[in-house]
Amino acid sequence: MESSNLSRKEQVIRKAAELFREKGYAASSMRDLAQKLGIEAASLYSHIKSKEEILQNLCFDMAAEFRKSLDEVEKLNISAAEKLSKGITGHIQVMAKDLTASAVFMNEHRHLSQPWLREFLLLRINYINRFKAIIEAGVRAGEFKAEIDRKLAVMTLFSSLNWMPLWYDPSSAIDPNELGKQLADMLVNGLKK
Amino acid sequence: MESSNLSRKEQVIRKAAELFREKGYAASSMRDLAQKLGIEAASLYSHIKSKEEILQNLCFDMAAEFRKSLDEVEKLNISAAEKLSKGITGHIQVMAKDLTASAVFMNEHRHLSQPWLREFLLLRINYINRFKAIIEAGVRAGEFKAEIDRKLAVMTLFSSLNWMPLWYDPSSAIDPNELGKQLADMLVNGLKK
DNA sequence: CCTACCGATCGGTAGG
DNA sequence: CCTACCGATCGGTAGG
Repeated sequence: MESSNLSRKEQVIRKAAELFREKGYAASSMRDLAQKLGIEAASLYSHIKSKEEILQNLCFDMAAEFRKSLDEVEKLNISAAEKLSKGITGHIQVMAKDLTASAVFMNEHRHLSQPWLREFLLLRINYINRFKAIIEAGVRAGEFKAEIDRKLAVMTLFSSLNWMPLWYDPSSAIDPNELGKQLADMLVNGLKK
Repeated sequence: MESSNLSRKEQVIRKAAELFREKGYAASSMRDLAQKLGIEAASLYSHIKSKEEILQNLCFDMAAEFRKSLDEVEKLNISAAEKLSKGITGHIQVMAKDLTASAVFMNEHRHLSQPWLREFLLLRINYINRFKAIIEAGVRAGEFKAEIDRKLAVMTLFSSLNWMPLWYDPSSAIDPNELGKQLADMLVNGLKK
């Protein structure tokens, strides 16, 4: 219901994401965060309930974006190889929109407490399984090699995707869209007959 | 100079590795570690100088193992594709020897303080550049596609390798050697003409 | 958004 | 390897 571009709560969360990315969640103190915002630590609690609430926001917002992206891809009536490729570029684009939050999503989710952690891991395994289903469909359709290890293939795919925020330089020559295509090409052609 | 299989210091480091893997370095307390060993926190300091010394041992010991593995591969007189493949299986084998330490190496090295952190990152960039050189030699020799993005290729490779300790189940049907071969095959064939 | 403050926990030391 | 303990810092609350 806030009409400004970025509510104060959102500003707090964005600054927290930067901090968590740099130092890790556990090593980041609320005093560090307050200092980045130019306020006192106690004042943070006018905007957020707890340190962990910030992490919850970051992790579940990213998860929702990834899910939406894959929803769109699954609707398409295209081959498995194309679906996999679109799934990959979609994932990369979601990450590119917020590399900081993506890095936190990937590296810090384990600091969620229950039941959030359980919920998060369920979302993630579900997402991975949807990619696995695409690969399996590709094998059945004869697009991918029959002898590939599905688990290995999908985990290799995810590893490549999820590490991207740690090394990709958004100011580099290659833009996220092109990066996604190249990555997809590299991985998909490694699977194709 | 300790003749037992595992010195007390090594026992402490191994238990610490398990703890750091589970909770992360920053969230692991020396009291947690002491409890795992059945002693008081203060007693840990008879064996180690500080919490960070444990992390230093874990990170630099792993780095030395990776370097040794790649040294051996570089000596071989084989094609770039074969070298890359051997480099990959070597890396996987080093990790498989201690998946716990590997996970800590990958996820917690950033908690090293200076000058250790700088030193660690130099070792790592050096290792990555040696793989990059293999890929570049492969491109020059016409074994790999000329249009591949070397940085993307090498970072994708590393991502896949480094995430393995997070999902690989050593009790599964596929053994580390076979895993390394399949991973190498998947990645190398994605690069080959 | 601030001042003032709390109880808990941290890594580590002294001295045995 | 233990008891006893230190100063620093933690996430968070009360009350304005």
